[in-house]
Amino acid sequence: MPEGHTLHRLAGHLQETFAGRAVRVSSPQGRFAEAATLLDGEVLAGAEAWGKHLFVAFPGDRHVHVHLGLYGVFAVHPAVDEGVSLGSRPSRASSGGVPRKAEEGGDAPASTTDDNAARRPQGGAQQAMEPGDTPWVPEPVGQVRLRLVAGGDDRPAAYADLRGATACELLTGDQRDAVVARQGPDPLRADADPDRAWERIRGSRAPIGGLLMDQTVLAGVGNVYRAELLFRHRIDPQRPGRTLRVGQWRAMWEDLVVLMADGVRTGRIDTVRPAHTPEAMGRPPRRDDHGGEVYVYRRHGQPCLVCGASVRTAELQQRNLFWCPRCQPRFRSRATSGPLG
DNA sequence: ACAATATGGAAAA
DNA sequence: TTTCCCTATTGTA
Repeated sequence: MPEGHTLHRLAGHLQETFAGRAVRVSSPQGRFAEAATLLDGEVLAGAEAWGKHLFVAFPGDRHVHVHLGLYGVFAVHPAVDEGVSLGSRPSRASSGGVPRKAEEGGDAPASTTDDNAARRPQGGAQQAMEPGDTPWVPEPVGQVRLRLVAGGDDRPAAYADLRGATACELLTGDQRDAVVARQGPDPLRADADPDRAWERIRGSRAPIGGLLMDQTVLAGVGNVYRAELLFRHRIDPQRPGRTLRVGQWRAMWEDLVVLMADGVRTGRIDTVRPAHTPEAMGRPPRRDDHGGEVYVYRRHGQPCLVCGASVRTAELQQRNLFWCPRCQPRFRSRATSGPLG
């Protein structure tokens, strides 16, 4: 779920769905209740992502700062309005789920239950909402930290539920800026400066596998992009940052810009080249939560898609690291290798 | 019923 | 470096 692409995708959805609209703000779970009261009824000014951080702006220099952490989900759903039946279903697994279009909803597996159907007010046709009405939304399921609801205007009614977030707090602009200031360059932002990351990498003895996940070095990369990027560039995760060449870094950055933008577009992390797709190789597609096709992430013990060697895993800084020992051979610096290499 | 797991990060020690 | 916090889902007893 949450690497940088998830947050940028989510920011886009929130922006499209709620920006410029008065929103009801609540905290069914209670942990954001005080701040929710202060924001309830205000016009949501906009939503923006910086690395893995999300900021939802409200008038008066107030910003809701959200960090999803490992398993947070902020799902956007259509609500009931103006007699338009909810042909689409609230997307379940997809974090930051898009309100699906009708035709996509029709393709949904039969097992997908429409929670709204059972709870929707009786009577087939919905009444048109009057300005100022609050749209009908389902009872919160589970621990909903923050709920946004919009409706009663000329746009489709919608709601969004935040669960499991590491951070959900109300900040001033200065506080927001402080969070932004400690982020490294974000490949998903046009104004990002990759040289800032390079200065950190080139001066560090730390393993590149760790540096890529350090949000003050590079913002938005998580465990999946880390592993996949290193594989695609055939770099040993343990290799010290200072031993990389600038050309390698530039290539990695360019790659990240493309890969992560794809992730924003599709909502999943796909990193395999055309030659290694399931179709091209005649292998079954990956079927798990993440959905995307990857080379090494969580493929330990399975054959490398490129060379057939067994993908390895190890723990690096409390996170699972995955790599192919043959495609990403151990780096040996001149200083430590023997006289004959 | 429990335990383990997960794409993260900050605070405490 | 260790501890702690979030929650839902999946696997084991």
